[in-house]
Amino acid sequence: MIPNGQSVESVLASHGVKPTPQRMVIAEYLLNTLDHPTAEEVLDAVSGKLPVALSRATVYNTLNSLKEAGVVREVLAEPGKVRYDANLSNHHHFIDVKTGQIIDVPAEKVEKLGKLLDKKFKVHGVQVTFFGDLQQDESEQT
Amino acid sequence: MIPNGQSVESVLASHGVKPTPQRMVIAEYLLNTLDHPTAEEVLDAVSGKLPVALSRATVYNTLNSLKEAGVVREVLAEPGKVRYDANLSNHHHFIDVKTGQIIDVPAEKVEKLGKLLDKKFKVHGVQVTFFGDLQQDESEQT
DNA sequence: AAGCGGATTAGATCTAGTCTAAAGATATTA
DNA sequence: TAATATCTTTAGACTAGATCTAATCCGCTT
Repeated sequence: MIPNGQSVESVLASHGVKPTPQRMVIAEYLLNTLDHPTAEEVLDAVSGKLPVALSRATVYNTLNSLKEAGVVREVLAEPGKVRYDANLSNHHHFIDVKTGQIIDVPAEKVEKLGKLLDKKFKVHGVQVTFFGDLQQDESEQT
Repeated sequence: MIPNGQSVESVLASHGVKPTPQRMVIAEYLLNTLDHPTAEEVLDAVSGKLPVALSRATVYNTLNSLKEAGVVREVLAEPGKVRYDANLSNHHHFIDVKTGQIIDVPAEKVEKLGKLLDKKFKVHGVQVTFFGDLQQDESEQT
């Protein structure tokens, strides 16, 4: 999600991405959803928001540019497709591998993980993917 | 990896998978490597180990059967390809998303994760995917 | 040995993503 | 304004990983 009242254009600019119309509508969509859409979903969502046709190649080009600039991250939750996550808040993911469900988790919840897991590694950031049952525990809702 | 002196055949049998020759050579390969090979790598590795040709479809069929039976897990470390992990020891993964490197982590190292992360969820098993730098900390080697 | 059901096969097909070559846009310099 | 350079976008061809199809094969049971 986009922080405070920052404009999409300024987000792109601050990451060194030249703000073309195509990049603007794609970034705007990504920065204003809590979902983690695939490239195809991005294409569907932003098609028609420009006076000209939007090419599939442009969507992939833009997603790769945004990824390299650090505006979005790839999330691998299901085989055969890449999902995209706008990366402006500091958070991580739970992924239920049975369903592909992606759950956002604030970074501070996992900050002690490095010491718990293995002293051989420094943890700068972590994404957590469940492979077992991910069951909601009704008795301990926060 | 395969536990103690158990045979590949008995592993398949105990998981309810009928031990055909094709399944035997595929399972034997997976159970005796520490790598996390792709389907293509499995095909390359076991081709020629049978007197007959081994079809690509059979490799995919077998990997899916083994996955459903719980003998292997899928590991998503790089876009566009699925890796397979023989799942007979209780462990998890660190994945460096910059390089795709997969690092095995014994389960007991992450068993407290559920409480740390979020009380809403019971953690039955977890796979940990790094998205930041995964740097080896030389001063704290175990 | 006849019949049945699951396993295997080669190759066609599907799908996500990349590549290509041409056209379009923007900036710079003269 | 014209010339040029560079970067972006485009449609469609292409690639790679994986699935599907329909025929055949294999091991049982009767």
